[in-house]
Amino acid sequence: MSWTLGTVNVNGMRAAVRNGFPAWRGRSGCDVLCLQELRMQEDQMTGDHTEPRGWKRVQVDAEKKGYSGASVWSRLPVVDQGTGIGLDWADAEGRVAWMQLDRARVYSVYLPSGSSGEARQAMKERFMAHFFDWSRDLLATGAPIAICGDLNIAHAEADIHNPGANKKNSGFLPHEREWFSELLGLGWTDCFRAANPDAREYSWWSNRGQARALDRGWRIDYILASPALAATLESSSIVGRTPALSDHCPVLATFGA
Amino acid sequence: MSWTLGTVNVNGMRAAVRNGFPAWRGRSGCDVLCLQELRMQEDQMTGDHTEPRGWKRVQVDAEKKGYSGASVWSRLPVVDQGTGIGLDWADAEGRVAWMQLDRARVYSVYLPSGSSGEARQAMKERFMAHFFDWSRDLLATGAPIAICGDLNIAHAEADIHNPGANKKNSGFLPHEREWFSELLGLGWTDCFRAANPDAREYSWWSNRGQARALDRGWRIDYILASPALAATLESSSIVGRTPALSDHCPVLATFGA
DNA sequence: CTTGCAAAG
DNA sequence: CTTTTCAAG
Repeated sequence: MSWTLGTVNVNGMRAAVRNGFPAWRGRSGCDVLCLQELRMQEDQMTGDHTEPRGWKRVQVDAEKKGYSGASVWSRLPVVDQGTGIGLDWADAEGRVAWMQLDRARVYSVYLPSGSSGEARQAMKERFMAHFFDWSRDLLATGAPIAICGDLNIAHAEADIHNPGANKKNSGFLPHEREWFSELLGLGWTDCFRAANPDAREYSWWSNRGQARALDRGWRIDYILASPALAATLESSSIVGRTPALSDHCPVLATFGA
Repeated sequence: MSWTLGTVNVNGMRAAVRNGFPAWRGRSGCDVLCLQELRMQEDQMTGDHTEPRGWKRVQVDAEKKGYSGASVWSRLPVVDQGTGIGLDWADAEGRVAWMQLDRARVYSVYLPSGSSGEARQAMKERFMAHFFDWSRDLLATGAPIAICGDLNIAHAEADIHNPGANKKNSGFLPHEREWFSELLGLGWTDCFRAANPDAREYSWWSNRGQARALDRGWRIDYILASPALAATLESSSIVGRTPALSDHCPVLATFGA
């Protein structure tokens, strides 16, 4: 039996619900869903903001209201679950939640954005350094693992609409792209790219101007699979069709049993 | 030649413009317009937020962005103009602007609301005390004067939809109503009430619930005329028809030459 | 340009 | 319930 894993940065679960998230989720075919940037805390949530009956959820909130937050929803059996990446300030920002399923461990990760200035870019890079070592330790287990989420970096020139104009913008800096290459070098598979070597599809568009209408986007949302999981990859897609749930769109991957 | 004076609390000039303020102004028949709660500063304004060609404007901004502010617009000849009521903290909140026209002096006044708590109610009462003496001095000149604006007090039982339920709410407290009676006792004429002794019309409705649809309003916006001006009062009306420009509606008065 | 928050009404 | 501001993305 194959199963489908999805990830989407909802940029505010309340806004995403207004934009049709519940209906999208129902027809998405996902068995497991990783969400980032919930921008609401668990105690503010009502039915529409949470998992349907029969599903399980693990969620991590930022201490700051209206900011960050991540969760994993699953309709597959859950063996264990938790939150955090072992970096205090990042964990207080609610950036990592995970579930151990019967067939894989699934992480929902929201890597800090550096676009709001030097100070946040420095935090992003501290997170990247920690994440790199942490992900290497995960690979060392040999287990089937997926890291899903908004990594706020477009890896290659094919992952951004205008590589030339963005070489000095956070998210496409040369050293960020090099970090991504080294991450894949550890053994992670970028599922969408592995399944679609020549695709030019994006998962995020700026809200400024007509970026989305003109498809001036970036591919910054990923499903990374460890070797044991990547061996079962069947397909992966980016769901860029309207209606838009947020400034990001969902990324899916289907794995064999 | 008669002339028409209007007053309206716009609760954000930007929102009022979205709600059709420019078109309303054009068909209102006003020669002079007093505005309160502009909630934007002069340097943020573009064409739609300001007077049409051939008009004059005097405006006072709050120091705090997005807060308070008042102005007078006139298409009649302006002899002099100014701002403030001589109360430092209130003047820093941008609550009084005036124009000396050829036929009258016109004040646009935004009296503080006390609805957000005890501290603001105390400020309201300090403003009321100062305003009382200030308005008495104005009357002593014997000149034709109008004080227009949001006084944040409903005077009589006929000026509020539910007198019984509001006796403990700021804006209909017994001592506020008594202050208003004493103000009229100084010699000011409440133009709308003078022209419409039995009317039950309101100039403000809460945004909560269905207050406006159910006409559960308060009459808290006034045109007060000094004896010399009141002697020329021809008519006064409240423009409660949709489309709503804000949570308040305009109040008009027409005077003879 | 958009989300959600906060203060104020 | 609504306006505007603010931080953040």
